[in-house]
Amino acid sequence: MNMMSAKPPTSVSEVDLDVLENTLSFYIRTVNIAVSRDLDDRLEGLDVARGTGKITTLLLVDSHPGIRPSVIAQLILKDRSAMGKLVDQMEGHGLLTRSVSAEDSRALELYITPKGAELAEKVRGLVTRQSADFFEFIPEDEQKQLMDILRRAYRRIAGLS
Amino acid sequence: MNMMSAKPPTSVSEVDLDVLENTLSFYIRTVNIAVSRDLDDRLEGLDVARGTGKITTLLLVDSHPGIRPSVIAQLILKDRSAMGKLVDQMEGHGLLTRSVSAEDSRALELYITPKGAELAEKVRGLVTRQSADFFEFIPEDEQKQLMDILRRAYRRIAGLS
DNA sequence: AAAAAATAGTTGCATTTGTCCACTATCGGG
DNA sequence: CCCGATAGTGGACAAATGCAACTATTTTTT
Repeated sequence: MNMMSAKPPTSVSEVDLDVLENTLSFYIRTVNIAVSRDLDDRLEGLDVARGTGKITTLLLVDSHPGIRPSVIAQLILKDRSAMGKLVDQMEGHGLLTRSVSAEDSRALELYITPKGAELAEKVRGLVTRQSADFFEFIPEDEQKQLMDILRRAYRRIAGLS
Repeated sequence: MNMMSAKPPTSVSEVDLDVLENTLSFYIRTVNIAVSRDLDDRLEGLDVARGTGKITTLLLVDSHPGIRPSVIAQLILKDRSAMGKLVDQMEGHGLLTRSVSAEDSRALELYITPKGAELAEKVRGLVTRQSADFFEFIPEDEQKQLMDILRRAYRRIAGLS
């Protein structure tokens, strides 16, 4: 296959992507890079930039006081180890506090701090706007389709629904 | 909002995702984690696991002999520096060779080795199968929609089309 | 009631990865 | 011939990820 590729391409527009052209996971992976980068730019200096999980953790602790690290870990697809480091970091930034659960002394309960709550509110706006802006060139209805499908995928992966 | 959260959730199914529930970029980011992990598992020990770009690079060098690092870099959304390291690594594994271009002595031309070609062929199958398997629970037509939309997004991002 | 298994979290480590920045070499246009 | 843009390299460095071992506690078995 692909017998003739006469001259080596010197510009992206001359290139075809081989089998990746029809590989869903390729597009997920590349679009993810772009979307994450753009998001990081907007979170510049906000204590919650870089890596996956900080945002979700912040919002969940804010809206579910007392939630456990292990529950969040499942939702952001991290192991307890990674989650622990995330919590350390965020506690260090004064965004949340941890205390041992009364019912189960193995478990922790996470609570938001005033500073964390403030950031959470700011981040809600930022994140929503970012996603809207980034995918703005896609028609509304297609965005909806896309999200419906990906939501199902996510729920399946995270063991929800 | 979210006035009552009575008891802290102790199980994922009791949690709602706050604004992330309706945030496209959240789903892209999480589904990406799962897809990439699954892919890595299948590439176990294959010289081409981990990180983005190795697969694309391998396939492109194989199907576009003489292609330049900078062209690939654009397609995988990396800077020249990161691309260089990728090429180093793959050359080190004996998957490709680099030589200075005759027309432009600033530029390199990348060529596949027999070992690289063999791996490329194996990877084509693997990657295609992986994507199909992973998204198998999504109906065919929805997969198509999803891919159409993401392809457009990608092409826009990478500066194609 | 004792033992075994499962669960929550911590810690340290090794590996990667991506990024930033400065530097060289070359090409192309005025 | 000079200047700005382009291709690639090399090094330093901050983060992120994943793994495995270890403690403490709860739950299940026998």
